[in-house]
Amino acid sequence: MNNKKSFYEKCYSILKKVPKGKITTYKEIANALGTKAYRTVGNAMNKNPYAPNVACHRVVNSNGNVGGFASGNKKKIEMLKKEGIKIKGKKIQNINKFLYRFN
DNA sequence: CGGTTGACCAAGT
DNA sequence: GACTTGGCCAACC
Repeated sequence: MNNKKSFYEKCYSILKKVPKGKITTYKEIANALGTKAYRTVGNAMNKNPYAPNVACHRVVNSNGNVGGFASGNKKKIEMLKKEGIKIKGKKIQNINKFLYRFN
């Protein structure tokens, strides 16, 4: 096993901890890793080599915006709605309620 | 090693 | 509420 994970891979590991029906933000992930590289987290999601394995659509912006999605941000919204997330246009409703926090 | 690239964030206008 | 600016940081070339 290779324990030397890139920052990207750490992001995927964190993301895997998020249960279905919950979401997280790029900032929260970066914070969980003890860094401020919010942008680098987004970069990791954009590459997302573990596409079906990692639910990259459960990551949103801190301000409640859905953010982006490699295959079309509309798809992302639809998937989130299916998981029970309330979305208005491109904005998450009650984000505080769905936001999952890492301990 | 220096410059570019972002699915970001916060504050200002 | 929409747009701009500056700051942040790892990966990539």
